[in-house]
Amino acid sequence: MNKPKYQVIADEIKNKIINKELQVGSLLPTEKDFQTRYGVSRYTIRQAMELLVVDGYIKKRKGSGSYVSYEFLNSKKSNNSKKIGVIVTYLSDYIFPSIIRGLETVLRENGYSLILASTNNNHADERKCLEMMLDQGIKGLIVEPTKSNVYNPNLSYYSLFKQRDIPILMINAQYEELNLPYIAIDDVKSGHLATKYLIDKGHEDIALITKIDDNQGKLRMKGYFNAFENNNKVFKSEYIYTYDTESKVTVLDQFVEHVVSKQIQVSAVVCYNDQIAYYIMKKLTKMGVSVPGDISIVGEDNSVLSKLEDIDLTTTSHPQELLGEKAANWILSTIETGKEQPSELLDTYIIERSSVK
Amino acid sequence: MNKPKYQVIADEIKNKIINKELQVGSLLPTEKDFQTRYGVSRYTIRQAMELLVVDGYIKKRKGSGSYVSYEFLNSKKSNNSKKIGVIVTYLSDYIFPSIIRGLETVLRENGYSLILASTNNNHADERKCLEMMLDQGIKGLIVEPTKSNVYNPNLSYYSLFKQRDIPILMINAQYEELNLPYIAIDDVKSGHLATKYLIDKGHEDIALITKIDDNQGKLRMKGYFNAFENNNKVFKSEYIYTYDTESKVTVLDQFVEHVVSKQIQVSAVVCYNDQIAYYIMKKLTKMGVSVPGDISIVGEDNSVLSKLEDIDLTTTSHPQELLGEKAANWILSTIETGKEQPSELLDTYIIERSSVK
DNA sequence: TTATTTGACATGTACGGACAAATAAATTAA
DNA sequence: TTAATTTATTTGTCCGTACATGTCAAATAA
Repeated sequence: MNKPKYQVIADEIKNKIINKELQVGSLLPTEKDFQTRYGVSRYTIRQAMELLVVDGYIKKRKGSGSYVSYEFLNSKKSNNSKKIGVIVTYLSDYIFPSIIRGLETVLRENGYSLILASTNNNHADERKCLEMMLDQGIKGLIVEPTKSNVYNPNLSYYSLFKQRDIPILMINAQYEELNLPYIAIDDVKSGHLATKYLIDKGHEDIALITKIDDNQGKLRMKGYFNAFENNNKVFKSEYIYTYDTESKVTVLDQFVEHVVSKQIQVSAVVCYNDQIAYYIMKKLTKMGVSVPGDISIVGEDNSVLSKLEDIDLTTTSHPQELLGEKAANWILSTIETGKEQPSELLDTYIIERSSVK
Repeated sequence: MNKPKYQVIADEIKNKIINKELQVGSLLPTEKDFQTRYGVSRYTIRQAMELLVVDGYIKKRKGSGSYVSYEFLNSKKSNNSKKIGVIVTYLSDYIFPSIIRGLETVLRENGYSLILASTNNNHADERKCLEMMLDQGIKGLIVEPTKSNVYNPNLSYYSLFKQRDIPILMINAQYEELNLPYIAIDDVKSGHLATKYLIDKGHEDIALITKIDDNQGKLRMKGYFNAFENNNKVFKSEYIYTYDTESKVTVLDQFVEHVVSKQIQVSAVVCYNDQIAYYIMKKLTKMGVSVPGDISIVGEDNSVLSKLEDIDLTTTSHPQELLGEKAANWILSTIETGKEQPSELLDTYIIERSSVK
């Protein structure tokens, strides 16, 4: 008995909308209808409907009638929430600035704002980022996966977004457990091209350094395998060095040590990305191993690092800014059409520079 | 005459709140008072006040009265709006990734989210960014000024934030027209150190390339002047090259041309920042002028560019990540205490590398 | 002095009526 | 048939009134 009439009426109408008794877009009964139906004054009916209007369940058109809103799904009333969340692993100097630039440009042009957060590639921070994005009432989420190749304890958070019909797009990599759409470089092709390039140049003993806690590393390794297979050659498993976020430096130093001490006899190495290639090249030259004289190096990603004159690294292309733009456009059209756009693999090609003999 | 009465009344009350004629927390006149004051029915007054309630300007307490809301600043009610806006000029690979990394780390640790936007150093985009930030109901704003040394048509937007008690912090530079707090490198000292270093090394004919549409460029030029003055030397005005965003490449190429053709006879040049130094150095060496053999170059900012081995640029320090962290902490404590924290100039020192003879 | 009651006053709920303005359908004029 | 006009319907604005309910402080009782 404590609830006022208009509240009771509003709840009743709201339930009918939720239970699809009143279809989205359809015309509601008129105020007059409701008056007689509920036996109350027009004022009370208007109060009830006003509640539904501010909650976004219905829309009223003067002279026409009241309609069930197309957007009653987005329960959040945050009117101004043209917000897109962006979660990346590191805010590094590597390829992040270009990707973000592409994202920001497109989003701003379309009146959306960009909420940025980073996970430092650990799951605890990733969880905080996801919670924060939920609180913010974002309309879409773009994620660079954190440790995409190990079990992710935050998968339930991702399904929360799905429940709320907030589109999620993965960039660079994807979580295999979840079937989420993605836009990424064709990593298998990238690894393949890098390896094939070396094989074509006559190299046979080709090492691989790859990251094992993310999906990209696995795919690029697959490309490495494919290249050998397609050329009817076999690779040696002792030439493959895998690292994760924690063991990175140790593994890289180990590789350099093995090369210098001739514990392994390789004429070339495919590096997971330019950053690794850069690190390896610096270390090796410092220890008297010449590149590409003694050993050839291929990177991947065509980052700023590879373009430096004293590095001049042969690498695979990575259209970073374009990837950002494509990701932003994907999210916007998915929001607009309500239909999930298809995933996309961006093509890549080899960029010849002078780190290979 | 098209505006309904309740709208007019609501606007009038709203303005009084914004202009502090009605103080936060204070009791509003009663509905009856407003009735007689505006000569309308109670219903109309209630409609007007309802608008202010949903916009968060006032709160009503049954049996007590209506009060100016303590949170009329965050316009929207439910929003867990712990948001800080960050506006930068470019999302480049230069020093911004580090600054943003510092910002993001501190903000995330304190449960705030970061809304990122860039102005591309033009006023039209800056205006869009500011409008967007206002819409988002941010709690604080960190801005890298756009063209800080020319008249800014968006100054009124900045005062809007002040009106709403949203703290603004400038980083890197400041608008001289507005007396806004800032955290920046001591640019005068930076320019001074760079120039003094060359003077101490025996150089006399020292050119300066500086940016003239931002405040930093002006201050660094001042440091250049001071260095000459303190050493009782005079500089030649024809050795000073100034550029703005639009004329940048032209001016730089002109300088290189002048050096190569010996139109100016300088033994050293102070560059506005490492990016300029990098560009100049590349061009000069490509045209057969050796660095530091024929000409010495000093940059400023200690960016990634200066650290490259084949560049190895003598420059001034710039603690980018620290600056980001300090800026984030400034905003947080200003929000918390309600008192504007003091501005801060970060110290800088010279970093000796091998671009000076 | 302390606890309780009471009443003035505030906002909340609810009714009825009236006219304005926008819309859509029906009608009329071209 | 098409275009313009009228008409009925629907929501928007505004009024007056009445009573309900919560708040707060002054008056009262313990």
